[in-house]
Amino acid sequence: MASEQELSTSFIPALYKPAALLPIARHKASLLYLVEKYPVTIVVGQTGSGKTTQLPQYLDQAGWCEDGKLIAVTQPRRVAATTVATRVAEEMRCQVGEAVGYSIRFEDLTSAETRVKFLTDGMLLREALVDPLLSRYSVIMVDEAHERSLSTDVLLGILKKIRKKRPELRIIISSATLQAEDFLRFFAGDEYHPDADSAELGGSIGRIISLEGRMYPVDTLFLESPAEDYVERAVKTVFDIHTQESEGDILVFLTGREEIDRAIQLISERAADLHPKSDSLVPLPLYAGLTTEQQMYVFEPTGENSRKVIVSTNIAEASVTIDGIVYVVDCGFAKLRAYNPSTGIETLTAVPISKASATQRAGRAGRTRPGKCFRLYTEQTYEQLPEATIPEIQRSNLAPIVMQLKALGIDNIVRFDFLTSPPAELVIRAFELLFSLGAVDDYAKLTKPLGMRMAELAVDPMMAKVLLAAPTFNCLSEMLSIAAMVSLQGTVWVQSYDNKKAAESHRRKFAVEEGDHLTYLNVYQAFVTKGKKDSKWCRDHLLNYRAMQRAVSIRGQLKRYLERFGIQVDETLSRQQTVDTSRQPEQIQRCLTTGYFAHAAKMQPDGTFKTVSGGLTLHAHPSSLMFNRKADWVIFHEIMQTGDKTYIRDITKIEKNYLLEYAPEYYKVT
DNA sequence: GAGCACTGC
Repeated sequence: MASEQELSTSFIPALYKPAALLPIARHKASLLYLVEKYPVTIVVGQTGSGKTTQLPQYLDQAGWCEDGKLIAVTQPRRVAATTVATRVAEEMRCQVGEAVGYSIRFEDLTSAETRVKFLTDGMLLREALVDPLLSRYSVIMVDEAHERSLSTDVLLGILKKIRKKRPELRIIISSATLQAEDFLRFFAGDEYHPDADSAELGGSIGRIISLEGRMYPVDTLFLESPAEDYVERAVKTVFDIHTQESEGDILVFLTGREEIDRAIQLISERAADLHPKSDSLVPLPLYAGLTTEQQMYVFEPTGENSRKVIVSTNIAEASVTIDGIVYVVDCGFAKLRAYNPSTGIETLTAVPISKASATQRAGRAGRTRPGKCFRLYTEQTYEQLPEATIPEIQRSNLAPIVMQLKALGIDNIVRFDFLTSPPAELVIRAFELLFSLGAVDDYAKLTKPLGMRMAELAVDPMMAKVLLAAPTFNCLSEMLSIAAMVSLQGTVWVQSYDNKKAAESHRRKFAVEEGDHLTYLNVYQAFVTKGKKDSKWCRDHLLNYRAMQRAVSIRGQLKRYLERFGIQVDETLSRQQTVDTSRQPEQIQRCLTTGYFAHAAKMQPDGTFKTVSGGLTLHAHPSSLMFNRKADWVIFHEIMQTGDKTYIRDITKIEKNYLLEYAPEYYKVT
């Protein structure tokens, strides 16, 4: 028993396990053989197989980096790219940035020495803009491809094209079991033989290889009848585990902050009724909206005679891994974003998870020793779940993707070889928006220079249009700050439980009559003049210091882009112009309208908004300054439906005639 | 009176 305790709270992290002992080691020869012989290798690797850390080293040793070529390993997330690079550098006994490096937005730790490079898949796509055949790389490994993120899917399509022009390129796709054949079929195309012996499915193009993982068995239990209230049921299950099962921490999957807060509350209340001599329960929330510091609590070992209960969103399904979890409680739902092409509105709703998700959640219980997973639904319900989650490319606003593909020289989006094609309505809607912004012409070609430049800017198309229009309105310097702040997506303010009123009064100090965009500008300017080197200043004003630093980086990057286009950003000009303070806000309001005219709404007497067509009732999001304030016409950055309400966020007042002035085609004068 | 998770020179 003592040794088991030691294992689960071991101070020697799993990453120091000798590499030779990893399950992948005995497949080294066959892996290298496959990569040598076939252009595409699909690696089905269970958790802990060592594929991400070992395979790149094998390839390096086998000479794939001779002639100055590099091995790229892509990750869907920034943190993964940095942590894996650090670990591989340790194993290869070098500093990160030497033989092993990583490259993510704002952080490039690579050098002329670098042979193995970890990067986000979005970053590799960006590299394809300047090096369309990705000719620096001899091998490209796409890790976690089964997650089917937007960039992963686009990257796979690009790689398929590149492969035809670069037969010597080696592509490795790491996937979960379920999708391995889909990937192989995609790359093998006509050569895929569905009737062949499974070993020969991929013809001369590729093969699938399976690596066993380091997982302990997980017992899965279902409910006999459906739960009425899964939050309540989750709490009950936590106490059943606590009183009846042996030691080990618990991970509960719920869908959002509200449910999590309620569950934490219930657990705390009922924990008071536990027998005084029994072990204590320590409930901890985990969701992306928490600050990094608040998230760190889930990694701290609890004291003796106590058990952690981590109540989490989907963030713990793939992005965050916590050691010591022995029990998983799965509510069977997750909140998922989807884009409705007929309304142009994003929805965020709780939907049943897929079988693949359920398996992944259960697996979180078997990382340190055999575990148990309690599913708060019946086995029959489980059987009816879809096999896999619908990939993002089939439920997203595709305007940014269309722009990106166009910038990469792929003109015919409809005929582009996607792993799974997006629905036609999504593609049509994207083109309609881009056409209305002037980014594409009647033939769906990128316009010059507007469309071309918009495609290169790393902001959404509406904001890209605004930035490129800003010089005309003499507000480029201001608009750069606004674009950077909007890119932070609502992380500007620190969320505080205790003092909502204090937070509100701090926000009001920066408030500007015209709305959220000018308020952002105010915050940004205050930060760079007063708080740039001072995290205390941010704390005092309940601003998120790291987010603000990020805004500075984003702004700098956007500015460099514009300068590369030959657009001068005169930072002194804007200060001189503040003499004429009455005029500046109007120029910004006008400029915003040139990009956001499709996101216009009119306030109704009851304080809600209606779209121009008049159909839909919109509510100002409570985080907006326009919540509880009077306005007439407004434009907004984002529209999202959650529950039964549709919210707009980042709102600025405008005049109705701006719409007619800057989008006469869109708002035909009647 | 409130939003799942990610990403980009």
